[in-house]
Amino acid sequence: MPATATCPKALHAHLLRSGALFADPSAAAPLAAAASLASLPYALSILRAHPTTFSYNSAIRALARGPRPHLAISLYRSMLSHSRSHPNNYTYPPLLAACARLADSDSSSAAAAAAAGVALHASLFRRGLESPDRFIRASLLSLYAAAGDLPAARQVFDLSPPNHRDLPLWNSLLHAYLSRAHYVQVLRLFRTMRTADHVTLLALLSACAHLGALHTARWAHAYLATTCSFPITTNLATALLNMYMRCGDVQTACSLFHSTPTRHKDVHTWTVMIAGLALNGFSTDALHLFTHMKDHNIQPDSVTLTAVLSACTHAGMVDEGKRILRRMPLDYHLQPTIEHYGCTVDLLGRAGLLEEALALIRAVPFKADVALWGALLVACRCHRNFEMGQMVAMEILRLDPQHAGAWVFLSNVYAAAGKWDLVQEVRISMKQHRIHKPPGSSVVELDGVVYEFLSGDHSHPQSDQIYAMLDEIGKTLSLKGHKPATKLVTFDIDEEDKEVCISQHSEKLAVAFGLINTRRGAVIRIVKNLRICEDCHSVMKVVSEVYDRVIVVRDRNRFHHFKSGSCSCLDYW
DNA sequence: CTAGGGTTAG
Repeated sequence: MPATATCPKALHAHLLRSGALFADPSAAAPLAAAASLASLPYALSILRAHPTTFSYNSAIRALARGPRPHLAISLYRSMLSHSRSHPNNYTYPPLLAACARLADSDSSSAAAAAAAGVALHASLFRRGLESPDRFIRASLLSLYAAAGDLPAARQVFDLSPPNHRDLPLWNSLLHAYLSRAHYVQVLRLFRTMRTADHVTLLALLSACAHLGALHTARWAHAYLATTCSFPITTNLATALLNMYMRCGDVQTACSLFHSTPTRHKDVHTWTVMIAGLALNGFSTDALHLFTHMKDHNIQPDSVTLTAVLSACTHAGMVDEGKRILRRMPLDYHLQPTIEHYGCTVDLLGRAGLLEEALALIRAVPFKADVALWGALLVACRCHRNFEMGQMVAMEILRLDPQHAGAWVFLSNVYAAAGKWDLVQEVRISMKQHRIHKPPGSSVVELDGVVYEFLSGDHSHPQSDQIYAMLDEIGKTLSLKGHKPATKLVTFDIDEEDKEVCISQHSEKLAVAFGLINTRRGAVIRIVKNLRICEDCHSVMKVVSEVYDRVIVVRDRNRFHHFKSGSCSCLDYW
């Protein structure tokens, strides 16, 4: 066959001239697939002439993988209504995958796609295709995961007979938990598995990266190195680097990166290194690596540029960041997306250039979204500009009435101004909208076991000791002249609840727990779900000096490496 | 008879 798969007309002409289209009914299948990507009416005309299940399936599969997956579902509908050929077990996996792709996107049709997926489940069930086909089961599981229905996804797994649970089905379940941020579940499930391949390991490494659990990460790496017989792909190497970076082990990530041959590094590999260095506060190294990457003729992509901009943000390199944003189209043939503008708003905002950040938002060639305004809101809070902040909060609530951060900000501004009636109104609105803050949590790992603390938590068996330790720390701190940072306006969604005393923030509980249970000199590593607050930040600095400990805190945005009384972020975060 | 599921980063 000539190499015309991408050009349906040429393929069509060839098949007609050679007579193959009439001699061999299956010859229409690749033609229908190619035609469906060029024009759906064209594909339909071919399918009308050659209405086999095989041809429909080929076209559906091509559409499901293409840029407009919903067309696969349209074609399925016309297969049902206009054709005498019936769907079979090969028809459904691409259709379910198309629904999953749509349901996972944040487009307005996500809910409709999920519903279409459930309808497909019903229709394949009616045809008796559910239980005998392992491909359909894996696709179904992934569909329910993408639609956010984890119990249904789990049920697909549980209802499969154990001897039918093949590796892709296990992997689907792992990735289902991963996509819903159930990282501990991923680890638990992995430990019950008998075999693993590189897809399994990708899920495992990603879960470790999210948890920031370094002991577990090292265990996963050792498992990969000793137990796995499959080759380490570029993707796996990238996931491994990302994992070490997100666990704060920059050393290991860097030495692995340097020992990886250049031909095994792609744009993703370089990007995770740049992002990881920025995350850990090594912004200049991140920018050097970016230069290095270009020297190796690797074209940066859109994500690389967000990593580069975030490096500029963490280092406060305002002019460099602005220059990079401006030159993106010229230097890299990349049009800035709303995310790049978001990074730059963050960059300007953190540097205190609020007016310039606002001007940038007004100038973006997109409709400003919640994330963009949200970056400015954080900056307004940071630099105590309540007037602009109030305007920004209103903009956010217009776009998303559920945005807890904006409500809380307003409430604080009104409280600071003594407008208690307005505070009351905000509280009532929040209740009506059923908005609640996510609880602050911190995670520490001890001998490979992950311990989680919530603010004001008393549930840990060592709770008495922990609070006694906090007292001791408090006394030491006041001897050192430290005063708790109790500002009037500090209650914020990004930090922990000020209604719980700041001395009981989860990271303080975690550090006390770490001091009690680890030997002198051991590094204490904490991962928290929100941003670290000012008081905790200064407490960590003093603790690192007084108790002579290295403390590594990963917060929502970045790492803080505390050592001998100072932090790697140089108090800029 | 042909074909198909699970896949890294911010």
